[in-house]
Amino acid sequence: MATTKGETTAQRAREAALHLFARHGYAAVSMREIAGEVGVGAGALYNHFATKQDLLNELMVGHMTDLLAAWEAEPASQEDAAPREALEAFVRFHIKFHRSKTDEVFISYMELRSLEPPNFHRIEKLRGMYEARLAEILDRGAAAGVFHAPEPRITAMALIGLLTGVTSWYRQGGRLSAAEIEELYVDMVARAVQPLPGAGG
Amino acid sequence: MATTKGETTAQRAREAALHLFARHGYAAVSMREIAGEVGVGAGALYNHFATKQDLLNELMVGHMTDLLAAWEAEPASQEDAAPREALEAFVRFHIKFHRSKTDEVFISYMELRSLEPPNFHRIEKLRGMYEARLAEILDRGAAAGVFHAPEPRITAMALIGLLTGVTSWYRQGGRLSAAEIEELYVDMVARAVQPLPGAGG
DNA sequence: GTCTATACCTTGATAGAC
DNA sequence: GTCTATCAAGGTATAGAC
Repeated sequence: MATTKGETTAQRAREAALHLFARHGYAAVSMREIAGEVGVGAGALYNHFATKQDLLNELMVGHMTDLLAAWEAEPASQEDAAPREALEAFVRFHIKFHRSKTDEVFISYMELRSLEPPNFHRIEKLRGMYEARLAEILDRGAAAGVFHAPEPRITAMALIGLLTGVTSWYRQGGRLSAAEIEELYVDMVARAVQPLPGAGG
Repeated sequence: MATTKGETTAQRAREAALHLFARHGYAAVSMREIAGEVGVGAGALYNHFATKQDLLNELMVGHMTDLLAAWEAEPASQEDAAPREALEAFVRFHIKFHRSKTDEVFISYMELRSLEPPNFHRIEKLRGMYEARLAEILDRGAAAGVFHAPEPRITAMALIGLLTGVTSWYRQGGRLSAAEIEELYVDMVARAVQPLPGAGG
């Protein structure tokens, strides 16, 4: 099965590239290094990816597509979910997903600048769609009076930054377990958007 | 004045490198490009920086040192400042400083992986010191009962991630002014660490 | 301090045998 | 589909004249 063998090499190349790009950066990694990791010659990679740029783009599109699809598959992503439950579910989903895909996450926002314009714009659009999912939840919550979020879109970007940050310092085997950290974040986000009892909003 | 001329070239090289590294990444920028921006030959740069790595390291150490010194110069950084005022001051300081040094900020945490081990550890130590400043404020506030921050160090890292995120999407001339965004963040941070009336902490 | 010239290496990508 | 060989370009860093 020539096709199977080919897909295997392509897949292994994607995995190797993912790891190397995350560790050293796109520009600092050569096609030879990737090929070496897979165990083939450098030229062989060009049977699967037209250029190095295409390889990077494939990784990033794949990650953002997976991210969006995974959230859509969550029950709480339905438009009729209660805002507070939806927000908590989003936080837990985001942290879990990002912790399980450290390399993909790292690349997808460190290597934005390595993308050529058309690829860059595609990724930015996908990222915007993901932010919009959270903004919608905040918007519905604010309308229902259970959230304080005067600027849902800004708040969404800020919160995603907060949540994504966890991947930059979380280390397995640290003092706190993944579950404990998740609780801290759920709590922090809930507080960040809660209406104050005495205040106007 | 040979010395003066030399310092000028070194300084211009630092500025050019700062901009180019931030825009394209350390690995993607060549010494030739930097020299071209300054208007000298590539070889001339080696009179001022032993290696390209040294140039990057100088930029990052300089930025982190400036950041720490600038915070120490703020009145609210004193250990006897009231926690709530200190926290608000920290948020405003951090946002202003980071917005005024977009390139430095970008590099200082995108190019950590481009640093060789000894340089890397120096920067990590400086970063840890900055985080510790915020953690102290949270700690004092928690002790005084005005903050809910069960894990001051974790909360500090999370909040810094939240605040730093603003540089990744803030664009001058956007719908919201810099001052408006600052208020949103001050408010969000205050909420994130406030004790809940009914709850235990 | 800067120049030109250059040594030496690695890069992304291609060609043609197998 | 992978190999080896190869190309042209560009990388960091150095040497010696001015």
